[in-house]
Amino acid sequence: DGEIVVADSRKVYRGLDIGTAKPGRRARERVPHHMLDLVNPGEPYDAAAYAEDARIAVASVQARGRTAIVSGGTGLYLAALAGGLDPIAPGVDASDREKARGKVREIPPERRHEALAAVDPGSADRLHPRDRQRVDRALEVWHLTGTPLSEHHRGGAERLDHVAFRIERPRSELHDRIQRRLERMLDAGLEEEARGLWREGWSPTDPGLDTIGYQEWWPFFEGEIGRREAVHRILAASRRYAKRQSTWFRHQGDYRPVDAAGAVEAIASAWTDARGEGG
RNA sequence: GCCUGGGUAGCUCAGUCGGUAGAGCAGGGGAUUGAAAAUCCCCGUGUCGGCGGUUCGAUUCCGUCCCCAGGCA
Repeated sequence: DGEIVVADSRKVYRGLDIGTAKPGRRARERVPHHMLDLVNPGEPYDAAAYAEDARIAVASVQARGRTAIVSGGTGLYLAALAGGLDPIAPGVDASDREKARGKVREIPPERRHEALAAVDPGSADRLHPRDRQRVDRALEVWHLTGTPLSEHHRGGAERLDHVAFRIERPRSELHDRIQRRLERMLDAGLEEEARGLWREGWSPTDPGLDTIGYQEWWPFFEGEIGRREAVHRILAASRRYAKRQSTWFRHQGDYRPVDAAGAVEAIASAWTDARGEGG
């Protein structure tokens, strides 16, 4: 008997329901789901916050004598929960972080990689100069702590005891399912849900809205592209995302592959075996 | 029927003053430690619409045919 702890960076946002395939009331009544609807769009949420909140959720499930079933597609969040993130400046508040980011912004974007090389050659070496998000984060950590990010990465975070699986299916089958899933979302009113968020003034630059199935509608609502094109973009973005997920789960962490056909049985028996050997 | 554009990668198109061609998107592979549904990296041979002609050589020039869009009838 178990409860589900969702590991999905989009389902934590309130108001994004159809496009994130968030479980509905009925599913939640059948089995309790955790880590849904935690923040408003526009509120930043990240892997560290997730790890902290999700560990509390897991502990509460286990305190009830039940099994915590973690399910979801955000690889980094799963990694953060399972293996932990190396602690960086524990206890920094949002304003400290914002201050550090401000310092990073003072550096012209094209010079940030070389700026990083000067203070944290390890990270600079590892990161591609155009990978601005990671370059900026490494600089942010430097400004925040005075210690290179590469030195924070010691791999010493506490691990959560678990067994992990990844469900595999042929890419062509995946593409068919993505297509059908999008059709169902459109029938369920995805466009109207997105339009509502658009009317409320949210934009894809807000933390919760750089999301596939939402961000693509903005250019349509603003008359720049047709509806067909918007739908096509959602489809293409979904397929690319699925590909990135495959890559992640194939290479990051130690997920046991299970074929989609009969996945439930395979996971159940593997789980029993793993418990038997004390894993 | 006539005139004008077009027919080149799965799609949208560029280009070769004649020496068998390249971008974006799509697609594939990879990276991934507090924005991760994000952010990045790598991968381009395709009867250049068909058939003839000119030429050492044609996707490029010429002829003809087929198809698409628009205009005139």
